[in-house]
Amino acid sequence: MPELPEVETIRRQLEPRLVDRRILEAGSHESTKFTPAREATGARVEAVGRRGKYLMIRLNDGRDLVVHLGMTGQLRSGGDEDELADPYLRAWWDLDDGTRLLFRDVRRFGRIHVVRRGHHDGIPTLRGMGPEPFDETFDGAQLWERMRGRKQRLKTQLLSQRPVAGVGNIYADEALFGAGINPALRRISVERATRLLEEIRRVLALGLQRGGTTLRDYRSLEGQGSNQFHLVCYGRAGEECVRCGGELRGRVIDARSTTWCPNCQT
DNA sequence: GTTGCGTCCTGGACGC
DNA sequence: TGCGTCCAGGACGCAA
Repeated sequence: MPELPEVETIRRQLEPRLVDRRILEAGSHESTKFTPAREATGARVEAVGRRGKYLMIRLNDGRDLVVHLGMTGQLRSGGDEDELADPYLRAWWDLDDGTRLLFRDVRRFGRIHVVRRGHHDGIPTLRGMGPEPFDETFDGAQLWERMRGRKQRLKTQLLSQRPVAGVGNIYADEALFGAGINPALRRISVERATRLLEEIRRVLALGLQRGGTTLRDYRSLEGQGSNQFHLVCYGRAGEECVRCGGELRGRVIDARSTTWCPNCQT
């Protein structure tokens, strides 16, 4: 489940392979989630960016090729004909250097768009997305401002991408644990929002440093990340809390599995 | 406008 | 061994 560190890892690996390459041909699965991939045919890639969990591939014709990896999406670099027979291949782009970019997605939760730069009306999450967590002008007071008055649980708010971009289920659990905040709460103080932003930055930076978290399907162009070996909260329900020694609890919050420590997170 | 829930989708884990 | 059921979850659409 690619979140900001995983998408950023992939972006960094894609950049040298894609920039200045022209897309000679493209193909896709028949689902409308993927058919926009074909619209990039003929364009040249100017840059490979990222916004939250979305890869933003800037084309030279004023448009962006927007790729969301969903749950199980993987981007690979290849060139062999037999790759096109992969039953889980959802889109591909042939480049002018003879290589091919492949988008594989087993569960088909990923999506591809081609939009005029800055026009995100057709991508609601991108349109309403909060600031990038590592934006130096973004601070705890602003995070609090974006969360105050909301009635949703704090974890649900984080997953919505509206308060801050790029946080998914794994890093939400880890950051809330680090900040000592109960994920089921609906209100937060300025002080705790500041602490939460610090923890979001910390866990995302560590995830990035380790090449992402490889659980089930995620892998970058160059293999698996290692952050899964360092998780202290996510997926550890029933195990011992690293901080207080108590038992971590698991429950479903708004249809998302959630792990937290009832002693440390209040 | 906001909130909460259902849907999409399929491999893997698990129980019988 | 084989079958059926449940679970995982990001984004989006829809109803209230």
